[in-house]
Amino acid sequence: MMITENTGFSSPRSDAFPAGLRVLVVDDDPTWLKILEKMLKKCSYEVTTCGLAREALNLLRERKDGFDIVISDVNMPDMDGFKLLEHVGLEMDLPVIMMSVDGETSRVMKGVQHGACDYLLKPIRMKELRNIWQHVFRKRIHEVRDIEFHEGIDEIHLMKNGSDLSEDRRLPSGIDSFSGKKRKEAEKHDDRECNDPSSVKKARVVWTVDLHQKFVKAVNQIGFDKVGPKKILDLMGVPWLTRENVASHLQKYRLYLGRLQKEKELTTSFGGMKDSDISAKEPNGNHCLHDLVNKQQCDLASGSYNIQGNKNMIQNVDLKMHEADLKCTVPKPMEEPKKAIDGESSDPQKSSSKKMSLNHSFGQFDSDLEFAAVIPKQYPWNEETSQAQFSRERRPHFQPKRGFNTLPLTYLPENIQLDCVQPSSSPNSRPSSIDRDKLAEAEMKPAYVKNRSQGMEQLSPAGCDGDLFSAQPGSKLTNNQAFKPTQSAVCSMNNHSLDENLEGGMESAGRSLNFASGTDYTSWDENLHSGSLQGDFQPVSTGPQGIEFLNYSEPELTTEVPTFLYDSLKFDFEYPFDSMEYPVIDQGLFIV
DNA sequence: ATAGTAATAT
DNA sequence: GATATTACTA
Repeated sequence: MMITENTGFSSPRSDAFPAGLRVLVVDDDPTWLKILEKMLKKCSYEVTTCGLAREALNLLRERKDGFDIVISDVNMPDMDGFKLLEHVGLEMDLPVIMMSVDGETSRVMKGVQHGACDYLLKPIRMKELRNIWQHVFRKRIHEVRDIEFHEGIDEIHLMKNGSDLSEDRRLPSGIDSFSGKKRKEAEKHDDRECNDPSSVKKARVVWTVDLHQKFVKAVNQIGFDKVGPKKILDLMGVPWLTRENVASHLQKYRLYLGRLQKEKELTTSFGGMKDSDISAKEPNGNHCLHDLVNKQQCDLASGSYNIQGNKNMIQNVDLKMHEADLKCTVPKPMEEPKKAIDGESSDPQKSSSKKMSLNHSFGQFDSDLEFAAVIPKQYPWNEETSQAQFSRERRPHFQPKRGFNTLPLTYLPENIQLDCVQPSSSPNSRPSSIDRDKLAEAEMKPAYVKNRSQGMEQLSPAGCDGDLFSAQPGSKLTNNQAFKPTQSAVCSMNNHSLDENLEGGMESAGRSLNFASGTDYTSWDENLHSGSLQGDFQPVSTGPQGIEFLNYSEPELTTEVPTFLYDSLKFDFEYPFDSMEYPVIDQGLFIV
C-alpha cells in the first residue's frame, strides 16, 4: 500500500521506532553490563551482553547478522576496546559505539579514528541510548540523502531527529563519516538488516491509545496545574518520546479540553440553542444533550461515561464551534475553578484557573478519550494511511531480519477487518450518513450508554453519534463492533467511574478506564506508571504482538471487549479492538 | 540554559 | 487533521 509519506523515498514508514534493534554490549564490568542491559531494554532494544571482548568477537562472528550495533567499553582486560573496534570494523560493518569513564580527548579521538560511530562517557544516560539506532540507520540515511540532497544535510537531519544521543558527547559529525568507511562495504549487508525498516527519516509519533493513556496517566499524576511536557515525558517512561512530542500532544490535548469546556459552557448557557441546532441535524435524541450538559457542568458529570455523551455533544458543538473556535486559543476555560479537581493531589488552586478547569475535563475524559482519540486512525480499513499508522504504532519494529515486522502490517489489517471491521468495511457502501440514520446501529453504542446510567441513555448518542461516525471512519467500526457483552461490562464500569469522578476528578478517569477495560486495570495501570515496564513490554510486544494479537483479537471480540482493552494496554496491537469498542469516545476526544 | 507555550509549518 | 518545528517568553 502506499502511504502518503511525505518523504519522497520509497520506504514506507520510517516513522516507526526501531524497537528490537539488536545491541551487543561489551564490558568487563558486570555492573555496567547490567545497567546498560536494563537501560537498553527499556529502550525497546534487544540486548545481548558480553563480559569479554574476545567473546564478543566470537559472538559477532558466529552470528554475522545477529546484531545491529555494538556498544563496547574501551578498557577491558582481555582485549582493548579499540582492538575490538578494529576487528568489528574489518570483519563486519556494524556500527560500534565506544564508551569509557573518562572523556580524555585522545581516547575519544582514538575511538573515532578506529571507526567508532560514537563515544559515550560512562555515566551513560537513557537519553544517550535511546537513539543509538540512528547509527544503524545512518547508512540508509546516507543513501537516501544522496537521493535527496547532499550529505551534510541528512546527517544533520538525523541528529536532529534522533537527537539526544549525541547531545552530550556527540562527536563531530565527522566521526560518523569515519566509521563510514566501512559502511560503504557494509551497506550491502546493512541493507539486508535494515531493509524493511526502510529509510530512516524522522519518526512521526503516532499517539496511539496506549501512548495517550500513558500520557493521561502522567498528567493525572502530576496534577493539572503542574503539568509540563518534561514531567509528562518522564512519567510516561517511553524512551523514544521526546519532550517536543509530548509538548505537541499536550497542546493538542489542551486544545481539546478547551474545546470541551467551551462547549460545555455553550451548552449550559445555550443548551436550548444547541439542542435546536442539533435537532436540526438530528432530531432524535438531542434532549439528551441538555441533560448531559447539565451533568457535565458538574465536573463529575463530565466523567468518563458521560464522555460518550459529551463527545456527542461535543461533536455537535464542534460543528458549530469549528468555525469560530477552532483555533481560538482563548477557549481555555476559565470557568470553574475546579472544585472537584482538588481531589487528586496537588493543589489545584494555584495554577491558572483555566488550566484547572481544563484539568477537570482532562482526567475524566482522558480515560475514555484516549481510546477514542487514537483509534480511528489506527484502523487500517479506513484508510491506507491508517494502515501505515497502524504499523508504526505497533511500533517500530524495524528488525531487519525478523519477520514479525511484516506480519503485523500485513495480516493485522486484514484479519481485523475480517473479524471486526468487516461489517464496517461492507459499510463502505453505506455512507456515514446512513450510519447516523440507522438508529439501529446507533443503538449498539447507545447500548452502553443506556446501561451505564439510565439518565445518560437519553444522551445516547444515537443522534449525535451519527454525526461523529460519519465524520470518522473509525466510528463505523465501532458501531459494528459494538457488542452486547462488552457493552454490559462497560456499563457497569461506567457507573463506577461516575461515582469516582465525583470524588476525585482525575483519578476517576483513570479508574473508569480501568473498569472499562475490565479486569486488568491494575496491571495496566502499573504499566503506565513504571517506565521500566514499558520498556519491557514494548519490546516484547513487538515480537509476539502480532501473534498474540491474532489470538486475542478473535476470541476476545467474540467474548468480551474489556479484555482486549487491557491487552491493548500491554500490547499495542490489540488497539484496534479496543478502539472498536469505544468508538464514540474516540471521535470525541481529539476531534479538534 | 532550560522549559513551556503559542504560532506556524509540514 | 495530526504532529513537528520554530520562535518567543519566562
